[in-house]
This record gives sequence, C-alpha cells and structure tokens, in this order.
Amino acid sequence: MAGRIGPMTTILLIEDAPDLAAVVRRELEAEGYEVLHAADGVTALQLFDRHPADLVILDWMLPKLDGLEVLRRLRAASAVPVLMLTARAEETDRVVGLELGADDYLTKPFSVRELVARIHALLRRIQRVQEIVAADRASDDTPLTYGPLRLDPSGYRATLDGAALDLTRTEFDLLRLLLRNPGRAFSRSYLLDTVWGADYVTGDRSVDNAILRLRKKLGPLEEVIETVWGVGYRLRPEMQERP
Amino acid sequence: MAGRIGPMTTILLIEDAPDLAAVVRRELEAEGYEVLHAADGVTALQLFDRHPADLVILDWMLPKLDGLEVLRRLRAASAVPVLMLTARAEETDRVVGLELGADDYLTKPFSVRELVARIHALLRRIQRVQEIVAADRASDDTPLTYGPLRLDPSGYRATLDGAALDLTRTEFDLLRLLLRNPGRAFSRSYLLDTVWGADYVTGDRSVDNAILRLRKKLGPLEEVIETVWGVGYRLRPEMQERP
DNA sequence: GCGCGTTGCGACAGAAGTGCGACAGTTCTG
DNA sequence: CAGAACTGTCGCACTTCTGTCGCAACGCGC
Repeated sequence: MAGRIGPMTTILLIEDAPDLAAVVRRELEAEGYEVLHAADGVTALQLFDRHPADLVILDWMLPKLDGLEVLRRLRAASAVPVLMLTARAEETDRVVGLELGADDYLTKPFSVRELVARIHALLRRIQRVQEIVAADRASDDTPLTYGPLRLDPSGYRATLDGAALDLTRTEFDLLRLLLRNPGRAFSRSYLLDTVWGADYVTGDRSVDNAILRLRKKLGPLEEVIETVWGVGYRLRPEMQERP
Repeated sequence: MAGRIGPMTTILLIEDAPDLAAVVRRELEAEGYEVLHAADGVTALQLFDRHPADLVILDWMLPKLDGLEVLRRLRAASAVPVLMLTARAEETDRVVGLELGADDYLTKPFSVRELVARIHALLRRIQRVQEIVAADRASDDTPLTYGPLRLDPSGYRATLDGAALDLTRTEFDLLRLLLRNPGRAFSRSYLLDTVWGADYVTGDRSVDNAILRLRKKLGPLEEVIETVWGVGYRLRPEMQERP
C-alpha cells in the first residue's frame, strides 16, 4: 500500500448493504483512506454537504433516493469523482450513469481488490489533473509564441502578426494550454478539467465549440489546431526552421 | 477457444469429493491449465505454499479446515484470485465469502462449462486489474521506437521513417501495446480486454481486422507483426544491429 | 493428401465522432 | 436596465471508423 501525503484522502461510501459496506470500509481503511459511510441517498447528500469527500463510491440501488438521483444531485454541486456500483442485471443503466457523469463503474459481484485498484487509478488521474491546473495557474507569465502568434498571459492579450486577437477568456485559456504543450494531444475531458475547471459540469460538445470559435479567430492559422479523431485536439508541432 | 500463452496457468483445486474433482481436473486440463489438487484444507495450504497457483478453486465444505478458514489463511499471505464453490445459495454465505476476499462464487450443482467460463472471466479480470495498476504506475509518455517506427503516446502521433503515419485510435493503441512488449504474444481476448476495453463486447475477428488494417498502414514493415497460430499476434523482436 | 479449424482480406453497412450554424440562457457592461 | 458579449445545448450533415460477413488461403494433425 502507498503512504498518503498531506491530509488524508476521504472516500464517501454510499451503500445500503451493511455487510458489503463493512468489507469495503475495512479494505479502504487498510489502504490508508478515511471512509465516510451512508446507507441511503438522503443521508449521503447531507453527509457530503458537511464533509466533502475526495471520491464517492455510489451504489445504484439505494433506499429513499436511488443512485442515479444521488449522482444527479451530487453533480449539481460538485465534480467529485464518482465510482458507481451496479448489479449485472442493470447493464443498460450504467450507460445512463456514465452519461450523467460517473467516472467509473464496477459490476457486482466485484473483487475488493479490483475496487481498490480502480480507486487508486481514479484518484491518481484526478491528482494529475489538479497538478497540471496548479502548474498552469502558478507563475508562467512568460509570453508564449507560435509562429506569428503571441500570447501574453500576464495581460491576457494575444496578437497575430502584431494585430490584436480578440479572444474570450475560455479561448485564451484553451490556446494557452495548447501553446504550452505543442504536439501533445488533449482529450475533451482533460480539457474540461483543466480549462473549464475540475468542478465545472458540462458536456463534451462545449469543447468542440470552443475549438470551433478559436479556430475561426485564428483565421489562416486555424489548421494548427489539429483534430485527433476519437481522442481530442492537438496543436501541430512547430516545425524546425530550415532554408 | 484459443490456447494459453507463455508459462502455463496453474490452478489449485481444493475439493474433497473425488468424482467432482476428477471431472473438473480433466476439463481444466483440456483447457490447457495445469491443475494441482488437494482434498482437504491442510494439504491445500501446504501445497499452495510450495506451488503458488494463479487461481484457486475452493470448496466451501472441506475436511480438517473448512473453506472459509482456508480462504482466510490464503488471504493472509496472498492475493491470488479465489473462486468458491458452495452448496448453499444463501446470500449471507456469499457475503461472508466476499468479505474474506473471494473473487467469485459458484453454487452447486454447477455445470463444468460454467465453471470454465467463470475461470476465464476471473483470470481476465485479474489481468485487467494488473493492467490498471501498471498503467497507473507508468504514465508512459515516453516515445517508443522500433526500427524506423516511432510512436509518441502523448501526441497520439506515429511516424515511419519520419513520415506521419495516419493511424486510428484503435490502431494506435494496438501498436503501442505491441511496441511496449516486443516479442510477447497476445491472445485475441487479451487484446480485446486491453485495447478495446474489458467490457466491450465483440467478436475475435475484430482483432483480426484491426491487425489487418494496421499491417497495411505499416507497409513494408507489416511483417513485423507476426501471427502466432492458434494464439494471437506478436511483434517480432527487434534484432541486434549487424553490418 | 485430406479434413478441420484458423487466419487473411475485400466489401459493406451501421456506428461513432466531428464541424458548424442557430438559438437561448447567462453574465458582463455601460 | 437594456444591449452586447459569451457560452452551453441542440440538431443536422458529413466524415471516419469499425464490426460483420463471406470466401479464399493457409497451417496443422492425422
């Protein structure tokens, strides 16, 4: 098991079956997580309100408020990563769950080891995003250039061939992220997490549109934002100068 | 189905009924597994100590040490996947077993066919967990090379002799997996689990076709993806340079 | 050599992903 | 408070991808 750093990671477990809940709790605590437990949806939401967790494990079938509704309400206020537990019979439903913003799901019966592995992976993913965001926010007032394009983060100003480019904040942030990582492909969800913010909830198509609008403003340079089919977008790597 | 890859997968069968044990053993061996058998709990633990198996089939009712106790002691030392056989269908027993870390259950009487299916599923699931953990450890943005071939995972970009290779996401993922493990043979089901995703349902021929398309795009390099007859595919190990 | 299971491969249709215009709700601005 | 700017959603067309199918070719055991 890995040692935790800083404040303990808190996991909210929403599960009505006492036995299963006990198993999972013990296992997670053994892994060094702090575990909060709620046996029904209403309690869960109240609990989350008072103690925001870093991750939520959510059973699909719940008394009072079913998992789907809990997810919906959670998502109304927070972008906390959610792992859903579903029974095999509800196969089709899990699609709905994912669409509503669950980050992962596990089908019962599952092995606790798998649950733990997925939680690790999920938290790691989140953490990575937060690090990027932090690094992105911090420092870096250095102007960025890409061909005739110039971005001045400190003044939130962009110019193309010396002429001012009128970018909105979203467009600017998006372009800045791309310019900082030329050649790297970003998925839509990644962009949502970093540019829009980890607790902003919206659909994938927002990214499409932001890209669309950004491309338009870039005019002849629009093609430097490449579409990576099935993945996301990428800034075409600046080629080496040569005679 | 397809044969096994690499070193043989070993299954420890803990079952006191001789007839049942014989049937199961025969069936599993026909599937290409190596089967160790113990008729009671004490023998089983000793055996496991000397020959760690890849999976354990554990009968609930056993002489000397009952299944639960065996499971408990197994778990004290190992995370080996365990499939329990129980005559009782009651939920409570399942929970107790789950609590102790069994990974799956089968209620007697069961069909051997189902047992085999579940073993396959279980092994695949475990493999997937390891995959998740591994992927989690190595964020792997390191470019991969193989002769004139170059893969940049972070940019989802591939080049051959410096020229861009237009690969699909699936093709890219597939090639990346191969490049990460040159010389290792992958079965179709493994590829389906890792490249396509463990819960994606499709036929084996999808893999064939993906390989076909990938080979085409590789042009003169197509032959580096070797067919391992009756098993799957493999990237031909890169040979040492020589004049 | 024969038969059987496996693989290669082209064709095709359906699925999935994307570009883009239009619109409406929200926020900003004067 | 009205108008402008911004941004998320939706719908549609279009492109690209990919699973399936049928048949041919191949490998392997007998």
